[in-house]
Amino acid sequence: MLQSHFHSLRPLTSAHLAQTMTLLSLTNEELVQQIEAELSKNPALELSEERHCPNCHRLLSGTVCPICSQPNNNPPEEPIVFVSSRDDYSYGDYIPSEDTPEDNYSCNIDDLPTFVLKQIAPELNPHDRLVAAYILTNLDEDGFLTISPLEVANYHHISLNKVKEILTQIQRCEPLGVGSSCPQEALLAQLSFLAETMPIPDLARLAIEKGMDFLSRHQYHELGRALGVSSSLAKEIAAFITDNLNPYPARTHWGDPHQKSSDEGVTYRRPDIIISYLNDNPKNNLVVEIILPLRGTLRVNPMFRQAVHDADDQKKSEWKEDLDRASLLVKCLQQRNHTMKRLMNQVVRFQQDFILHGETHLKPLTRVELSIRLDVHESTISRAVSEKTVQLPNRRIIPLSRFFSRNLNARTILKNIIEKEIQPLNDTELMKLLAKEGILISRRTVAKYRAMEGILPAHLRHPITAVPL
DNA sequence: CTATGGCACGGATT
DNA sequence: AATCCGTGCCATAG
Repeated sequence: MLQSHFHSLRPLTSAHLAQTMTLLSLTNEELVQQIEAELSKNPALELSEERHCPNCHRLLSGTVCPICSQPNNNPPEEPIVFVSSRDDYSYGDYIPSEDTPEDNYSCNIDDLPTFVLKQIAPELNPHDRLVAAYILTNLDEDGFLTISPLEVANYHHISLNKVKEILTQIQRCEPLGVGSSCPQEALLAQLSFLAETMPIPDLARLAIEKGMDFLSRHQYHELGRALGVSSSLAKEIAAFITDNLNPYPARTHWGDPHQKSSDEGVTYRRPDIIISYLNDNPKNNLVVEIILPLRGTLRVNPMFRQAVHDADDQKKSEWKEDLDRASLLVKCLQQRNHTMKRLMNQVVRFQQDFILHGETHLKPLTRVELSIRLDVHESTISRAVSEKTVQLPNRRIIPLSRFFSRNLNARTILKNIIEKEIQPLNDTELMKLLAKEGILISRRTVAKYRAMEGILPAHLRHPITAVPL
């Protein structure tokens, strides 16, 4: 089936392959940039007029709306996977800011206030929206609140509690923790949200509350002392925090992917893929939208093609190049979409429990396995997966790579065993129990998993649940 | 002496 | 080719 795609226009060239590959590995922002660049300098390329589904107002990238056209005849377990142009509708009706002169194609980028507002607007009544909007316009570039909640309350003549209530809702939006007043508050907000879907090491919260200074300065020894644990354990906690939380909610959000400077382990972006329930009803099938942030359809301008055909020889060769580049790009884009669709179809089906029920239901999956099932080269999968983010039905945004994991299930089973334990089991005993569950790992590895989960060693575990000074 | 964590090596994964 | 992960060996703490 792939073949037919290729032969429809021109033979497979190395350029073709190369470009398909690079397109696959691009995130949406990068992709849009590329396309914009090409659109502006290549007259053969055009963006067709945008079309909406008359039914649900969804922007169409194809000719029919994938949702409305087949809501019922799909088997319930089948996810609906399609390429979507835009993700506006999923935020319900929000207050559009007056000055959005949005041009035709670059549309996946909002400023921070708008971005957040879109998320919470549906849950707020009109008046609260105004308050939220006011709050959001007073964020600094890191996503922190530059004014005090009291000022907000006074300004809008509402109670302080009400403001705090709204603030809490804002903090639960992506980027998680936005609207906090300081890094510490942001981390705590993220942590409590995270705690709803996955188990959190007890010490993490404490580390943030008491050892914030040490944390930010990477002083693990001091941190350990403050928490009453060894410095290596403190390091593990710190690692957990930097892996899963981001002290500066909005930082690197819109900037280029130059992550990994110091603290900011995670970069939040708008998702490349959105998974949601059909009509937001958890009983329905899952809808997987592969976001392609173009309004309208990218295609080779038929007029231009005709013009080339009619032109004299000189111009013909001149334009021919543009034409080739345009059709190459279009075709590679189709290829990219096609691959992503197949990929996500498999992933969602395989990891459905994880998507629906959270962390503990994640099944082990390697890229290689998937590459076999999809009959593509493993590097294709790697490229497609890397650097991409997915939004789950519960609004969390996670890297696509999270769906692939070799050992996470072993770690969760380990956690379960430890939670059920009557008296502290040492690592060797844990190893044997895991072996009974079919997980054959060495004693040393058990210790590592334990550390990764922030679980104390056996002799420190059970007796003390309270916190040492 | 026992239970753990550090370090470093090799094989698997990307 | 680069990186991640599981393991074995050894030092150390209790």
